[in-house]
Amino acid sequence: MKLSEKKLQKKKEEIILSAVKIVNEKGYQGATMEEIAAELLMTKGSLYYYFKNKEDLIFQCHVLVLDQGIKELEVIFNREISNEQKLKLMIASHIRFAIEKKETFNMIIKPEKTFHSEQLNPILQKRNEYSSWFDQVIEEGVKVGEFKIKELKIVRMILLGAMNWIQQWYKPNGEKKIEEVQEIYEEYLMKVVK
Amino acid sequence: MKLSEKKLQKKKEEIILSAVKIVNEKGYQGATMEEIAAELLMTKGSLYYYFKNKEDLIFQCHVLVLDQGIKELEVIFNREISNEQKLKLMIASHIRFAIEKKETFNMIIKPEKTFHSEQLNPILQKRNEYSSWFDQVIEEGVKVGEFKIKELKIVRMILLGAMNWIQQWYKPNGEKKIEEVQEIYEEYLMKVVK
Amino acid sequence: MKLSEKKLQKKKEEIILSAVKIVNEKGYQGATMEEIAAELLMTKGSLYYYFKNKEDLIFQCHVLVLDQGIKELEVIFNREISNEQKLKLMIASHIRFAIEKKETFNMIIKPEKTFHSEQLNPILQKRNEYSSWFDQVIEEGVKVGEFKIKELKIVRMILLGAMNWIQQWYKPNGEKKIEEVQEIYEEYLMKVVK
Amino acid sequence: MKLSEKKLQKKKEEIILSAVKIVNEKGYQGATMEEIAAELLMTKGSLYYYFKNKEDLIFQCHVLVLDQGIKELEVIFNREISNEQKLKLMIASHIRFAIEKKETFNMIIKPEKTFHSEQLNPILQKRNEYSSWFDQVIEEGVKVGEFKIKELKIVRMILLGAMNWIQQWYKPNGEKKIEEVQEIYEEYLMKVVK
DNA sequence: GATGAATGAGGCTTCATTCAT
DNA sequence: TATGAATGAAGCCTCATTCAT
Repeated sequence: MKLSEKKLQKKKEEIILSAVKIVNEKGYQGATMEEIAAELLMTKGSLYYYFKNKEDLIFQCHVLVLDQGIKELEVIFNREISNEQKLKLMIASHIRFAIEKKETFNMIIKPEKTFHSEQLNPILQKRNEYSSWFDQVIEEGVKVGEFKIKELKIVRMILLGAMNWIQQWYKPNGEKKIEEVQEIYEEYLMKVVK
Repeated sequence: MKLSEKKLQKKKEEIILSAVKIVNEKGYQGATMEEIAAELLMTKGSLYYYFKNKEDLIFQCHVLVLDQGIKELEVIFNREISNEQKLKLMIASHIRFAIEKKETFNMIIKPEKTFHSEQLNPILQKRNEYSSWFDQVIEEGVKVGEFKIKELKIVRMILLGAMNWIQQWYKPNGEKKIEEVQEIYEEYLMKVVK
Repeated sequence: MKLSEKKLQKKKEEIILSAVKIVNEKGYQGATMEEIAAELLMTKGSLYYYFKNKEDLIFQCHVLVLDQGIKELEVIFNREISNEQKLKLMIASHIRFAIEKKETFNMIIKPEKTFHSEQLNPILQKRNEYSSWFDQVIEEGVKVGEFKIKELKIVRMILLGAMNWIQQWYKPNGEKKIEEVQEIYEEYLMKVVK
Repeated sequence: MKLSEKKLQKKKEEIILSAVKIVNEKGYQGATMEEIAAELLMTKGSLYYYFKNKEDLIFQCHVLVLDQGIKELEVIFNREISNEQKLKLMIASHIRFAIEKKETFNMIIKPEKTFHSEQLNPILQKRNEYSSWFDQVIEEGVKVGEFKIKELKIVRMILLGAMNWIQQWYKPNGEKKIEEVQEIYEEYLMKVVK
């Protein structure tokens, strides 16, 4: 029982990863169940053994991606370092996510256009959870005088917006390595909060 | 002849504006020719008198929007004011665009997903033209010592990314007026370049 | 305008008649849009120009059939003849309907399995309207002493049930002509109400 | 061998009863192998160990139900009572069948729509067998002067038709108990044959 | 015997596109 | 110019059926 359940879960994840890839290339509407299945050498009918429908599949893509991101930020937040250090690490983490898992990351951007409320709410909640780790660090930083800003939420959105845009231009094997990008963004974005 | 051509042009623009509206509400795939036509009290068949196909129509939407943006930036660039002033004005202009013409603006973000090369190239070119006005101001500012940064291109992308993200959260009739948003962003984004 | 509307209506009726035929042969679930269209040398896509979806098409089939039947009964009811005469005529009318328009008639039998409440209610209402013409004649007949029964509703259902069953065995070009069937049923069914 | 065969038979019957239930609720096309299996806490794959395919399973449902009905009528026919008494008992039996085993009964009505000739013929034969018990009683009744009719077959069909229709309106827990319905139908239907 | 998994055919529906009028 | 009508490709989804384990 345990074994077969694990197998099931594994297969589901495989499908999700395939879906994430296609959705990123073509967008939600552009991605077809056929193509998602073909990527795994399955037939589209099989997908419905694992997921209720397309919306459900895409929903689970979001959940997977967001949960990963949230866990990572949580770890950073709980370390015993300055808020400036934490924010820098979060920025690095977010950038790495946005670049390395570009495909998955893109999905988080506009869930409203894709989901109905039953599935939209959990996603928005997770999104908030993700953002709130940034908020908490910034807030703490302001409290202890490390950061000097008034508009907490908007600053957070400036940071995230700036970083999310990286996907638009970053090319792996391009002239900048990911570590360089992280460093440059850390430098300029920290100027915003100080 | 001249007259009828003008009429044609006018009708085309009407259709483009309608298309822009629908495309933003529903996305490229979600927008249907039917709906675009209905907005103008036409039937979808008629659209094909003015545009070769859907892709062509959407392409012309891009052109219209980008040309407007470019013209505005050009005017700002040619004024006799400091580069700091210019950059602030460009930021305000871009934000207003992103909020008020949210519909049209979204389309510019990922043209690769929508167009094939014949139409993609002109769009990418105009996008570059648009960005380059920001680049020039920043470059000039650095030259005369108003700005103190090394990574010109990346800074420009940080600015644009931060601003483009506004669409994700800004709600008209929300708690912030557009002028407030412009002011706040001016304040924090100028910290990046200094 | 008037002309084109009439054409539209005519086409709709053509489609309905085709649908009625197929549905009768195969049942609601068994009837496919493809087949309904093929019967008219159309493609299934075209059907959606005239009807919102399959349920809508089938719904309109019901409406058409029921309205015809109701109109006929109404005319009979308003004639200046005895209730016995009226009931006989109604029986003859119902039988002719059940035989000649066998296909259409069958659809009325189990609408609950096919429709959701939005469309089910109008149908049930029309069905009641149809039945009520029988009820009224029987009631009047009882009042004036022509008929001698207590269970009005059940008697009506005995009559309708007996007649609806004709479809199960009647074969055109069989040994009985429709007029003979009408006569025989009149004879035996009138024994029920006396 | 004998034991395992009995087990097999028992399991088959269980499945048939489950199928009968689902088919009545959803109709032939609406009933899915999945649902039939779920009712028995099995998986649909297992059904194919007991039945060749869906048509076969449904076929056996018919056989089971018809055999029951036939046996009951046979017993009535062989009792030492008047033909009037016999017919009344058959009416009561048929009505109880139509109401209590509504599920199964419905399936008998239109076998032509469901089966192909290999399975259709046995079913039609059993149906005839069932009807013939009615015919025999009526015939005997006419011979000995209890009944006074000419059109034997049609009268039988009037009776069966009237009774089969009960399913359309009878509601368990409604205002009439099954015994009342039986009594009322006995009363009015006997008027037909006298 | 039973099942988890996969398949593929077929059904409903949407929509860009075409074309005669 | 405009439109009503039709088309066909493509997408989502269901489900009977199969089969290795």
